[in-house]
Amino acid sequence: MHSFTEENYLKAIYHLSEGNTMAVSTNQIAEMTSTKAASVTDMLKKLAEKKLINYIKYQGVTLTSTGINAAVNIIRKHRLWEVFLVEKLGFKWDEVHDIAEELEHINSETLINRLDDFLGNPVADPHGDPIPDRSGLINHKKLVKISDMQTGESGTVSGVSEHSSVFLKLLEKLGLTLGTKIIISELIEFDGSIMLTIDQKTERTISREVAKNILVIL
Amino acid sequence: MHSFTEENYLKAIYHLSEGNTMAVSTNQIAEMTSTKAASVTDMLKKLAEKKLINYIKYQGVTLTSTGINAAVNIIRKHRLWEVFLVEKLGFKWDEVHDIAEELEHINSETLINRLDDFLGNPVADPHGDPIPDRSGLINHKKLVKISDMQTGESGTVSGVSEHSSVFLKLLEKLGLTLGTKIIISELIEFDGSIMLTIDQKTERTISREVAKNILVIL
DNA sequence: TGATATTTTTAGATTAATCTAAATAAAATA
DNA sequence: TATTTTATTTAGATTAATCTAAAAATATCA
Repeated sequence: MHSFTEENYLKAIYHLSEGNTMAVSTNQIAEMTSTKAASVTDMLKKLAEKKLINYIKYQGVTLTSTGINAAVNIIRKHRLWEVFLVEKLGFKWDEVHDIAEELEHINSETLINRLDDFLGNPVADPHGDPIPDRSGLINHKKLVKISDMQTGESGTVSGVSEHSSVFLKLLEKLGLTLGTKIIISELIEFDGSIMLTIDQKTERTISREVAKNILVIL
Repeated sequence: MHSFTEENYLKAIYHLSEGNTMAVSTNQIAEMTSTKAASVTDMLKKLAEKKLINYIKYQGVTLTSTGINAAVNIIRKHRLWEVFLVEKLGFKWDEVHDIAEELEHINSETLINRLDDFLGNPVADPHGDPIPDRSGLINHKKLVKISDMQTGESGTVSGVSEHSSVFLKLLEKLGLTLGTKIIISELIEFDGSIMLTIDQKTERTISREVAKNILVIL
């Protein structure tokens, strides 16, 4: 396995190359890992030696497929632990990052797969970011807030960004629990509230405030 | 906080001094931590510097009260994670040690206290070893197997050393679930089976095989 | 008690990850 | 394009944790 530190570099490179196809620069990595450029250069040589990155002096780096695999695996662990912390231990979604940052380095495939099952194989973490499955596949659609959807769009409720019991009880009462399918039927201009069809049966209107806190997979 | 490595030394010293009141020797620590005596000496100087141990050259070490605190805290974390792995993720009790060895170094008091609550504040880990509470207090009675008890002794069922669902279902059927109070009424010499009173009501006989796998606090 | 064996410590090296300062390459600009 | 600025790499040190080999202290026992 790779060291703690190596894993953090791989993760940093992965996140920096998300979106843009360009190679990632030494300075970008230094900033993300809170180290100095010289330290990054050293580590890049080491990671290249291990064939985890493609590195050409002065030209920046990309991850090899082995490197991508390793990075995705760390991200999978991070996000599953976040779900655990929020869903099972009652943390707020904004309190879990630092702890997950430590837990993500625990090394046991069995552990993480069992955790995955225990949590019901969630598809997204509490921030709405997708969780890679055990083979490393990522459902690239990030969750969106209902308040960001357009008339006619449909999706499945897959997360919340507000975790108070008051809010969760309200969702239950409204029938908007995890897994529920919804279709936006109308956006009401007057107060920003949203009319939607729940499970192809019930029609309901929810406030913009509520809609902002429900996350949906399209 | 203390480093990973420092924590492992503290834990080793704690375990080595359990039972005997004597100071612990350099060689004992070297064996327990799978390092060489010379490395241990270096680390002992460092721990003494930090006032975690009392160290006199050539005389061995004892933990200071700060050191005991730190060690007990690590043990608390280790054992709570073991309970989690067995009770929630379905690991066998003999599969959890190595993973708990990693998890015990995760640093968050909130995390561990919430985990404690989530698990129902267990008093012992799956091996029957007591779990220190959040103030560091240890119920020093290690759990004993029913098969090791004597006639007339009483106790409370607090753990099992066999985690198959077949066995757990049997316990439920027998009324020997966690928290049940038992009194040994007779040891049957012929086949080693044991007659006991359950919750001061039912009288029942269980086989030696079953008795070996039920852990009790006296 | 004195010689021998064992344990512990010291001295000096090594490895991983980091740093600062100086050198070099690449990019920007005048 | 030549010069300046910025980014990256190299060189050389530092810190934590480890090691081996040698020296010193303690323990054993004849």
